[in-house]
Amino acid sequence: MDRAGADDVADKRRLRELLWDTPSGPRRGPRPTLTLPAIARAGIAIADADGLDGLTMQRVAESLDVTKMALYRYVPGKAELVALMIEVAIGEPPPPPADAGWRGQLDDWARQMFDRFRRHPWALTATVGARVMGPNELGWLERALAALTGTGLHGGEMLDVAVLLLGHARNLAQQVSAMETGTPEQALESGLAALLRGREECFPALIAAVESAATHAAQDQALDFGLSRILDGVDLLIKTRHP
Amino acid sequence: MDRAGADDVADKRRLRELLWDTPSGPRRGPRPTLTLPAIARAGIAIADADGLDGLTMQRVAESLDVTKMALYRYVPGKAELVALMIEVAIGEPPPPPADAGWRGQLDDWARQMFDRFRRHPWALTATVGARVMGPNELGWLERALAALTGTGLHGGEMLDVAVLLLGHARNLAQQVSAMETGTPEQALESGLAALLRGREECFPALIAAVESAATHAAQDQALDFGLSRILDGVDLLIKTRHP
DNA sequence: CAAAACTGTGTCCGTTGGATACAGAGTACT
DNA sequence: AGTACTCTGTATCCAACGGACACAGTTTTG
Repeated sequence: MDRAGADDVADKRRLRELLWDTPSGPRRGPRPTLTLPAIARAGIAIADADGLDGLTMQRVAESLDVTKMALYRYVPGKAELVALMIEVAIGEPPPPPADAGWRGQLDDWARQMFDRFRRHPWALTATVGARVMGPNELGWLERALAALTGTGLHGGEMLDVAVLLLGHARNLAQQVSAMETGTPEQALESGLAALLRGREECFPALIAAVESAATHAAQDQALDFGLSRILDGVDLLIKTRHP
Repeated sequence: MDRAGADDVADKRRLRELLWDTPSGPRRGPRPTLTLPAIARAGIAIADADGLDGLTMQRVAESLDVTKMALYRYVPGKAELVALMIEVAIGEPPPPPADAGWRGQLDDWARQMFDRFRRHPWALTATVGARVMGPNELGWLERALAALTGTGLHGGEMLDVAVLLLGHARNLAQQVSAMETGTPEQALESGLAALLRGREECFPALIAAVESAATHAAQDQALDFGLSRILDGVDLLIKTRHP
């Protein structure tokens, strides 16, 4: 009930300023010891190592040799710090590969996005729900849409394709990250096979699929598989639009 | 560092027992006042209303007229409570629609999954990362794989298709949930257009796409669009496999 | 040179998840 | 039946976390 108050819009405005506004001109007091990117990088290092649960204002402050409360001079709160970390971690969108059609560009785009999420698994949980997007995040979106201009799709369809690809990259990164926690040997073992043992009659199709997949090296190709299916579907739509 | 200790495997084992083992036989002491499903339902009600941040052991206990510590007699901790809530909220997989091919079955499956995530938005953030899956969750997966048996795809491909569809349903639910927080009028306004105002030269393709999408009623069709593209791609693969 | 503004710090508080010890209730064994 | 055992719910306590607030030091502007 208090989460939808008037404070919410004020928080949004402050966050928008934090992400979009360039640091303003000459100040009056002493020079700041820290910078926003440095704080974000410190937070990213901690979250990369110990996840979002390990991210504490205290630890960020310690890694920067300041007190916890010093951070609040730069960042309104922890939520805004995480938003800033996302923006820095995702980084600027990479240049499109030369001499590539829309399909090659989108393929590269999705794989690059997958890589970012793989490098920063905490970003998977941090990017759910409504939030204010930063310049880098919008830059990535812009690149995907730019790749689709001239294909005959209208704006809504282009946005839908971008969302579809982003979702696939996100989800695959999540699945791969989930698999590698714990001992690698127990990854899929404790994930599925151990659960299915003794209940073979309840999940016949699942058992068959897992056994069949175990013979092939299927786990590493899930990203390629989904990407091919999605882009095949988009290609079909484009070809239908341009007979 | 302490998160990958030997306690982790013990936690996993306890959670597996919590989700999979049926309540055992006759007890010795007094009758328990609560049941696991009742606790899960209470937690779900709170999380549905106020999100995962609003979910507190205190509040769950209050809504059940017990003390906070009484809950720890049933659930090892908050993480396990959330896992139980996921399992109860997702529910048993619905029966497949009669007289439907693999495509119709998967289409229905994805939409049903989308509905579940829409009803319980907190499940979006709760289902990221490595976790122990429950019987219901595996039952859903089984249904998707069962729909694909006989299509000529091998096990790994069937799993990949299921993951692809699950990811799309998840992501669309997330996007729709993110849009509807705050006032509906400001939904996409504060989400994108407000940010783009004044920076038209940086995001030309984005601006064009958003303007073009505003004329059509594109937002509601993102689920259908992605689903059609994915299933088209899968159909193409199946047809290629069976010439 | 004084005033103003900004930075970093120390201290304090509310809330949260969780551990532990204890009192009562119901069942099993003799 | 009666006793001992075991399980339940409770009360109390603690550490960690996010954040508010007032204060002291530093640098720029008049």
